[in-house]
Amino acid sequence: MPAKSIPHTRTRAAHSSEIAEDYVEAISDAMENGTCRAVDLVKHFGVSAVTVNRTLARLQRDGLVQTTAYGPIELTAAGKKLADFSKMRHQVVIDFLIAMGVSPATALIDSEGMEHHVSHETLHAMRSFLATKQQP
Amino acid sequence: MPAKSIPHTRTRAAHSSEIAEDYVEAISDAMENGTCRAVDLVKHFGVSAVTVNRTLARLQRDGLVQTTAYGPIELTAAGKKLADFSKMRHQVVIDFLIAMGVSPATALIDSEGMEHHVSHETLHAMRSFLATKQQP
DNA sequence: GGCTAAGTGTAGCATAGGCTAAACTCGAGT
DNA sequence: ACTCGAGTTTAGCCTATGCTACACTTAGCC
Repeated sequence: MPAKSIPHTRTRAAHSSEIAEDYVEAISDAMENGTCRAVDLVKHFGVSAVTVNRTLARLQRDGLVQTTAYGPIELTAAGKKLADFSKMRHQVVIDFLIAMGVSPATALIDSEGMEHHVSHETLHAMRSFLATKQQP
Repeated sequence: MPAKSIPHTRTRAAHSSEIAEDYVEAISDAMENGTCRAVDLVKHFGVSAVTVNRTLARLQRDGLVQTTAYGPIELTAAGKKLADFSKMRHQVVIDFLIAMGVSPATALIDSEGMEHHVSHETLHAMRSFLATKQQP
């Protein structure tokens, strides 16, 4: 593969999957207390039901969720896997920011935007930092 | 002001200004060696000239840049201010990631996506970390 | 069993951000 | 001075993500 060194190329590519990651994360969370319905996502993201509906159609097209008309929202195996990874990464970023001295409220907000851009390498660095902080 | 606690609201709002920040940053960089032309941005971002042209029209509408037909691209005072802040914040994020042990190449890529979501509070925490690292 | 409200889906519109094709402008070289 | 190519702009198309207005199910309550 060519060594694409044009800035922002990877960042732009990541954008298209940000919403997917946010959604499967939210769906996974909602499923922990029963089933996930569209209205849960409407409340969670603060967008209209139409937007949620259409986004779910895209996620279904992309093989991440499985929905039936007027039925609950399920994650596919791929969706579950993505949700688990996203939730783990999100939690690491939150914990890391808090360990850095950032207030929990700010850590929550910043982590939502940052998490999608944290590579495996940076994630590893954050974990190492947390490990040394917790066991000095 | 109401305590908007709906997740992702701030993250979504930040999205609309990400490209603006990236552009003024790139324009500011390009201006350091002469004038900035559209072709510079085409090369920098790896997008088509049409996309650059239309994005510049939006930035002009929003009062960040000043362009004339077939002429060079200038930053307004507001654009310069935003560029200076964005460049500073971007550099802090890069330096911070490298100080964390992340490779420079990865730090560059991750910082491009992360920088837009780094609040003042988190920026301050990163600077404090850098200060203690450099002067133990 | 039928009504009503909450939830879900559809139609149609807007903006941002991507593209190709084609037209236009500017400047450099003859 | 003219041409020609690089750079810029316009026209027109696409997808993603937002919206309101309206139609349709579903479920719960008489």
